Amino acid sequence: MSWTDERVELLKKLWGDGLSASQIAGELGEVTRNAVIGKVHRLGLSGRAKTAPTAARPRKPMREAEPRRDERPQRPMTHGNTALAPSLEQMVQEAPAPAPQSADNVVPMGQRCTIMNLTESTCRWPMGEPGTDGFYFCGGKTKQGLPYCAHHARIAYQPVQDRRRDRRLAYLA
DNA sequence: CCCTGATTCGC
DNA sequence: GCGAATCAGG
Repeated sequence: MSWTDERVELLKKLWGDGLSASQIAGELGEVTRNAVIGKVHRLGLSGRAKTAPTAARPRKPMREAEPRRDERPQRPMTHGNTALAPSLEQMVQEAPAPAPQSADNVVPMGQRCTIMNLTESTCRWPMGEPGTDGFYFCGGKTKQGLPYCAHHARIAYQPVQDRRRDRRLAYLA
């Protein structure tokens, strides 16, 4: 497959919409994100409004001097939190994971999902007792292809992690 | 480790 | 022109 006019148009559109290169590659199919990035550059439309709608990059300060507002927060914030809940994720790493669906029913109301609200990008981790009133799905933003958010994905895939996550994009579809 | 875009360079 | 490999970064 090559860069037909149609594919280039779609690329421009999606790139303009702020989708990441990998997302666009997934949309187009049969190309890698590298191909997309390479094409984007050759087309000369690299720069764009920062912050993709979905994945990482909550912000990119790009400022030279520190505002030095007040004291730094206690959390070191080691790496860029690409998911949704930075401090939460850190807590997960530092503390032993609690029971999957019992203990931590601490999902923001606005994030919770029912079977109706679930989408491709909402965490399907069940919360509470299925069939009962308090049952709902996590609803967080999923970690790329996975059905769960970063938090629940860690829990879900903890015991058996030997299996390589199939990282290939769409070019084998 | 997950991800992001940027760049290089052989094809 | 193309894109894998690599680089730099959150």
